[in-house]
Amino acid sequence: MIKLSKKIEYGILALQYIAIHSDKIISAKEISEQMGIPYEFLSKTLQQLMKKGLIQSQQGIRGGYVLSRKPADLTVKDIIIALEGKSSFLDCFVSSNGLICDRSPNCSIKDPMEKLQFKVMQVFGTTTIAEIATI
Amino acid sequence: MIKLSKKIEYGILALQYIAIHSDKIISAKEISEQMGIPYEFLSKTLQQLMKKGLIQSQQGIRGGYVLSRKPADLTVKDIIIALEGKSSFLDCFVSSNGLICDRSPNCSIKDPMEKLQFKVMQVFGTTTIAEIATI
DNA sequence: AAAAATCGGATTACAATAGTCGGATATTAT
DNA sequence: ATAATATCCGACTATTGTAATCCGATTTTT
Repeated sequence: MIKLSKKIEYGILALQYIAIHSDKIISAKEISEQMGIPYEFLSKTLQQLMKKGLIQSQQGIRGGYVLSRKPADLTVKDIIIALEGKSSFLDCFVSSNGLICDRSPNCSIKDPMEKLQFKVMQVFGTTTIAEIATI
Repeated sequence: MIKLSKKIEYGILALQYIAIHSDKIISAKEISEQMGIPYEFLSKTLQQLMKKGLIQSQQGIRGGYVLSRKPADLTVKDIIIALEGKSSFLDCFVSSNGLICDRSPNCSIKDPMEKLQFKVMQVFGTTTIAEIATI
């Protein structure tokens, strides 16, 4: 299906929440409770976003997360790549050499699909958290 | 993952094949063999495309499939909708009233995500089989 | 020292995708 | 007519990926 995973959905919700409350540091627990997201799963997602540098963490009591960049510099594409790597429409665009399925390299839809994917990624790449949060 | 399902991938490959060989009627067996797609699975996919009116079938020996419309009038979006219904990025856009998840109707990302989805669907809706087949 | 938070590996549960099987029906060629 | 070849279609199974959970360790503030 053409669908965003829960992980990405939660990631967007969380970053939006952090962006809106950027005056203070936000704990995973607060986001979990306010947004209705399973705590453990959200924690993992935030840790992943932290590893990829989209947010910064503070451990201990009164700890939590803050954005590393301005919401206007944070795109949906960034979140997708941080949480799922260079995901692609078809398997053939994942590997470095572009050869995964049986049809490669003479696949008749490889090139057009690659163009299609580029266009879609362009849409994701030009939608920012700032827009989503309408700060 | 942001990925097209095998069903859609096979659907695009099959329609492209039929479009290129539009001078004759094409059997599922031929497409299966030429494109390396599991026969039974492809058959189901073609039957589904037939039910949705994208192709027409002819039973019996020397039977097979032909396109119902010109390749230039057949978009990737048409194929996606025929094979997966009104698929959407988030669950909330699937139901008629737009209310599925716990956050609805006060979901903070519903509107921006809907716009995002619209843009992406526009990309799929403007890519035709004719382009993919480069007839 | 206790409390509250992040960190992170391992495991489980579930759902969707992908593929298979068996048989029925239709059409054409011989 | 009948055999061959194709679509048609429901039910089933296998596989994979997603989503969620569990448990313990670590960090930091009070």
